[in-house]
Amino acid sequence: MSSLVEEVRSKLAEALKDALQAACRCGAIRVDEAPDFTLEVPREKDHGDFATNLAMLLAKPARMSPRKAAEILTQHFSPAGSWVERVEIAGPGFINFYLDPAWVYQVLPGILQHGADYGRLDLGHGKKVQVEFVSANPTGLLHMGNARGAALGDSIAAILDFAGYDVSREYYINDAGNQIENFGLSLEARYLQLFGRNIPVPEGGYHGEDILTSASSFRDLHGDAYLERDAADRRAALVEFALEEKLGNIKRVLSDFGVKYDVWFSEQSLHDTGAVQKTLDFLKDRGFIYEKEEALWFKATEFGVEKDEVMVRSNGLPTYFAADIAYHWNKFQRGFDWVINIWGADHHGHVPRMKGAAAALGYEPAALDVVIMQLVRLYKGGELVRMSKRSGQFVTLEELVEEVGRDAARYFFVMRSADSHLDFDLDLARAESNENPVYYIQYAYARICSIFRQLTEQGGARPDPGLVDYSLLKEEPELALARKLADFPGEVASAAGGLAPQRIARYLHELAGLLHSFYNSHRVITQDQELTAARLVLMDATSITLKNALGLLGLAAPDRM
RNA sequence: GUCCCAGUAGCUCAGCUGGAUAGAGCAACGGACUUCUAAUCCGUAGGUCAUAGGUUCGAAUCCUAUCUGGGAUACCA
Repeated sequence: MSSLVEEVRSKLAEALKDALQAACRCGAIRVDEAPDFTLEVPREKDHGDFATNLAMLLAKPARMSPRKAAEILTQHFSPAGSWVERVEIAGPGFINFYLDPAWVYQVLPGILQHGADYGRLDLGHGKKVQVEFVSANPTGLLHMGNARGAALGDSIAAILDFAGYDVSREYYINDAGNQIENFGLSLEARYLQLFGRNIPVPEGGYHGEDILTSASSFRDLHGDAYLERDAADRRAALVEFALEEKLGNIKRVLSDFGVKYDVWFSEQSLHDTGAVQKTLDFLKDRGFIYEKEEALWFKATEFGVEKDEVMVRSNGLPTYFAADIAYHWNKFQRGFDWVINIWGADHHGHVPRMKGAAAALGYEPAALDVVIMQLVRLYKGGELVRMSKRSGQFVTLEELVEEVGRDAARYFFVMRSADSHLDFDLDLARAESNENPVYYIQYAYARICSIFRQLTEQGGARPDPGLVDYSLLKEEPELALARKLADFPGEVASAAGGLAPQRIARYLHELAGLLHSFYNSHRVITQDQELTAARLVLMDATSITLKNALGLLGLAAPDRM
C-alpha cells in the first residue's frame, strides 16, 4: 500500500526535476546534475504543505543566490496533477508548496477501505526477520530491564511485521553453563535446609526467595527422596524441575504482558546436538581459532575487535560466547535475512565480537543488528533500588503490571528511545496512573466510540464514504486531523527504518491531542446531515488509525473508559 | 587508560539521516461542563539546547576537544 503523502511527494519531486531540466535547457541555470534535494512537510503550516531546499543546494554549483535559483525554478514549474495551488519562495530560499485543501480528503475513504490494514506497508517485501529479545536467564524472575526489553522487542517486531517483513519473535533460553551450576547448588542448599541441614547458599549463588519456593515445591512433590541421593543426580533433578517451573512462569508473565513468542530456543540444545562443536570446527578450518595457555581462542582482532576471545576454557568447557556464535549460525541457517537482537547496555561490548563472528562464519555483519537499550533504574520512595538477582532484591515484571497496569507499563517503556536511561519511579507511576499519557490516547479512542454509540441510539447510520462531500471539512482542526491521519504510513516507515517504536508513541500522542482539540471545539452529530456525514467519516478514520497504532505498541483500544 | 550511551524548560523527555520563530507531558498560574465522556480543552509563564572551537547558505542535529553522569572493558553470562 502506498501512502498519499508519498504519492504527492513523488509527484512534486518529478515536477521539480522537470522544472530544473527546463531551466537548464534554456540556459537559465547551469548545473551538471540535479542535487539530492529534500521535500518535506514543514513544521509550520504557514510554510505550506511541502517545502524543498532545492534552490539552496543549487546556489553554489549554479553560482547564483538561492532566492534567484528559486525564482527561476518556480518560473519553469508546472504543477499539473500535483494538487499544487500556489508556490512561494520564503526565508533563505525555500520553495513552499501550498496544496488545494482537498488533497488530504482523499485519505479518509482510503482509511475506511483499508481498515485494520491502514498504514501497512511493503517495505520488507516479505524479507525474513528474526527479533530476539528478553532472553533472560531462566534461573530467576523477570525484572524491570527485561520488561523494557519485552515492550521494545515486541513493538519492534510488530512494527516490522506491519512494514511488510516476515517476522519471527524468539527467546533464547540460557539453560547451560555456569549459572545453571550455581542454580543447582543454590537449589540444593535450600532443599537440604528444608530438612534441617545447615548448608549455606553458596557465595555468588542465588539468594532470592523464589529459589526457596522452588525447593519447597520440589520437596512437596518428592519428599525426602533425594536427601541421600548422589549430589549430581539431586542437583540435576532439582534443576530440571525448577527450570520448567521458572520457564512456565516467564511464559505466563510475558503472555500477560501481551508478548507471544514464535520460538523458545534452548542454549543447551546447541551443546546436545553438537552445534557448538561443529561451529568450533568450522572456525578452526577457516583458521580463526588458535590455542594459547591450554584454551582455544577466536581471532576476533582480525575483525577489528580489540582483543581475541576465549572459545573453550582451559578446563575444556566452551564459553557462553562459543555457544552464542553457534546460536547465530543457527539463526542464519534458518534463513533469516535480518537478525535483530535487543540487548541491555551491559552487553554492548559483545556487539563487535558478535559481528566479527558473523563475518567469520561468512555472513554480512550488517545482517545482524543489535538494539542496545540503556538500563532501567528503579526508584522507590525517592531512593534508588539496587536490583540484583544475586541479592534477590528486585521488582518483578509481574509486580509492575499489577501495580501500574499492562498498558501503562508498556507505553512507559516504549515512549522513549532505547538509548536513553530510564528512571522508573514506582511511586510516581502508581500515584499518577490516571494521568499516564496512555490514558490520554485511549480516551481519544473511547470518545469516538461513544459518538458512534450515540449515533446508533439516535437511529442514525454510518455514512457511505463514497457519497460524502468532504469539502465541508473546512475548519482547521478538521484539516489538521486529516493531515495527521495521512502521515501514519510515513510514521510506520520511519519507525521501522529506525527500529524506533517511540516514534509511534509520539505520533499517537499527537493524534490523540488533535482529536481532543477538535472534539472540544466542534460537534460531530449536528442537524446538518451532510456535515455530520463528513465528520463521521473523519471520526471513523481517526479511530481506525488510533487502533492500528495502539496495536503496534501492544496497547488496548478500549470502547469506553 | 580505551570504548559505548546520555547532557535540551523547575522535573521527565521529544526533536525523524542539517532547515525557517527549539516542542510535549508533569509541576505553577488564569479560564471553559445545560453539550457526542472534563481521564478533555483554551490561555499565561518557563531556554546561553553542558562548554569551547570547526564544517556551510543554515547546527540542538555533523566533526574535534573539554566537563559531568551512567555503562563496558572476565578462561561470567
